[in-house]
Amino acid sequence: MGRDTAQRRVILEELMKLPSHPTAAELYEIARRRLPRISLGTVYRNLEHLARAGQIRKLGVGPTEARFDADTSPHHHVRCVQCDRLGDVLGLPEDPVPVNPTVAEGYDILAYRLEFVGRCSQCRAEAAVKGLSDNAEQDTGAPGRKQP
Amino acid sequence: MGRDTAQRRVILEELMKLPSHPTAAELYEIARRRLPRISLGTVYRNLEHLARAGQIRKLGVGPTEARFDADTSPHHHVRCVQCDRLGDVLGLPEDPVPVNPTVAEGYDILAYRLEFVGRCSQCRAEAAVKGLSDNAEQDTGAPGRKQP
DNA sequence: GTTATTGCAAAGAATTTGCATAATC
DNA sequence: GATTATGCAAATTCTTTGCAATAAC
Repeated sequence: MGRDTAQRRVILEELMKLPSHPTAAELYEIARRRLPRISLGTVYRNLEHLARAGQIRKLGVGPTEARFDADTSPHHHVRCVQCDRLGDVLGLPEDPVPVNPTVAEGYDILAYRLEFVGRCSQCRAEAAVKGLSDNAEQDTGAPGRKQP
Repeated sequence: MGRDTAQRRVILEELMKLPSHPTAAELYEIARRRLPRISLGTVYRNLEHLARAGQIRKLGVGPTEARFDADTSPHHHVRCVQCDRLGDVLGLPEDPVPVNPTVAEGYDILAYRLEFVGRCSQCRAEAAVKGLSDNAEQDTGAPGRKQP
């Protein structure tokens, strides 16, 4: 499951030392102190690799493109893992997260961002045809829940 | 609160017609059919303006930079509205969203992405000094909840 | 020896911005 | 007439990729 290179080891070690949640660029600067010739591309590739291997988590990764909605009433959205289509989620309590998340490292919690991840009916149909009924595993950026 | 231009009107009208949740580029293509000389920059500026004015919602907007975390245990994160620092949220039930969000336009819900928005202690301190105790209003990309 | 991984530089994708012109208030 | 908004193009920002060289198994 991947080779043991100095670069990969250093990136993982340094990330494990950090209480913050660094960006790739920050990690690059840090790794550089130990491996002056390391490249940013390598950092990106290794972070991706480590995340896929489940050794680290990649956070804050909503797809890069913004979407817009003329319906400003409070509702949440589902994003299709396959085609990226966005749908509305209805039938949820308006404020579904039972917070006052008490312990938040000194942060005042003001709000939250919640987006569901799912599969749209069209992609489900296509997947069924190809017999790939449930192969898609995905980085959701959060623990989340899998359906039985 | 902004001028009444053909571009802004067309963008809003077209967005209101659409059941999907288009990207800026998609909206640009559509608006173009009515205003062939409209530019993509104008579409971006107007979408931003409309979102600030509360007439539309901007979705799927996590900050663009990915963050990495060596702690793979299930926990959520808070992002500071001011400095973008990321912290851990503890003391939450492991699976805080009471789903089976029943009605989801035919989507199978697989998981969700949840991130809190807050203010870190350092920014709170700075804000207090400047007397700006609570001016920051922000696009959270989701309804969320405000603290009393 | 094969094959994964690297460094480097260039390409991509989405969004933002500077500036002179044009439209709105 | 003052100011906001526009079109256009160039600039930014984060991330990915092609490729020949290198290192790991």
